[in-house]
Amino acid sequence: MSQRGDGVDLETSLGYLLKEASSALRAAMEDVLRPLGMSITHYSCLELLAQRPGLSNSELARGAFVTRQTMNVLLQALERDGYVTRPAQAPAGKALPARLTPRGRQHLDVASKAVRSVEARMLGGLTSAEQSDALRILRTMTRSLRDDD
Amino acid sequence: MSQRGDGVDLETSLGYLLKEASSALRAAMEDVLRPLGMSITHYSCLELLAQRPGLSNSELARGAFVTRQTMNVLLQALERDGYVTRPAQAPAGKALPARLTPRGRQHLDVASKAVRSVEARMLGGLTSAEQSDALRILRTMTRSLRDDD
DNA sequence: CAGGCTATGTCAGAATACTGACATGAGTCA
DNA sequence: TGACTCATGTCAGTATTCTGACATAGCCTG
Repeated sequence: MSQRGDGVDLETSLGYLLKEASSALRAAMEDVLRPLGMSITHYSCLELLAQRPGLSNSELARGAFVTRQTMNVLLQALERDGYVTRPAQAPAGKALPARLTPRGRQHLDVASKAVRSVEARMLGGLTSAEQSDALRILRTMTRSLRDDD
Repeated sequence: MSQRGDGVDLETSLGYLLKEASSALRAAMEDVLRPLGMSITHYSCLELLAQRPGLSNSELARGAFVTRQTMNVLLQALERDGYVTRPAQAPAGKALPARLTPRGRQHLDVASKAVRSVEARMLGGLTSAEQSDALRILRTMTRSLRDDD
């Protein structure tokens, strides 16, 4: 409808394109996870636990980019539904190491396959050189944003 | 704490790195916008209107990657606070073209400068070749994710 | 012209994530 | 040892966004 770009063109702003790509990825993941009854944070938590068993609530929160309060309510739900177990008492400090149950692992396997297909689709149009460029560039951008805060 | 990577390494997953970069960008933008009393969606809406005056609620929603319901409540708040105006009646169809008021424009100018400094920081570590690579790669990824839905 | 299709604005309720706050355990340092 | 700092788990309340639903306007096709 309206077409005028006034000064800055959104299509040349790296920040905007980053947000757009991330939004497209989120939508695509939600589309494949919804039939499985899982949200993205849901899946992220299980995937993190599969790759790094024994992570604490706070560590999971950092890995999934949410607050530890948010991860806590999620963990309680996952625990209640039998996907995750945590010891009643902390082996050291206050951190409770969480682990997948067999049921959680099984649930994750289905979701993981669906998510990998999304990632494959995202990589589909890229050469392998572009893929490694993308990895390097994204890491650099993240570091630049975090370093001087 | 836990260090074991089991099978897949998160640091080599493009999807994870994309989410990480986008999360870092969001945090950095929130940090500079918070002192101005603005949220990211807030800012996105004003910036879109500055660059494309007359966008409708639905168009703004698509541009800011939220639902039109979410954008609607935001627009109503912006209208109430005198940053944006919309005609009482639609000139055609049901779409109400929104425009910045002088006050909205002024508020945006301060925020825009702050956000540009964040984007500059993000680009800081990249060569100009990497920057154009990043633009191309992000566009390709977004298109791949959207094409086959 | 009538019917179907799509897009839009808007309201209401539900889901999700966040901020604030408190208590506890571990490490540090005088 | 005692005070301080930091990280963690957790509860409560708030804020933000989403899903569902409805009515209306324009387009198009038979």
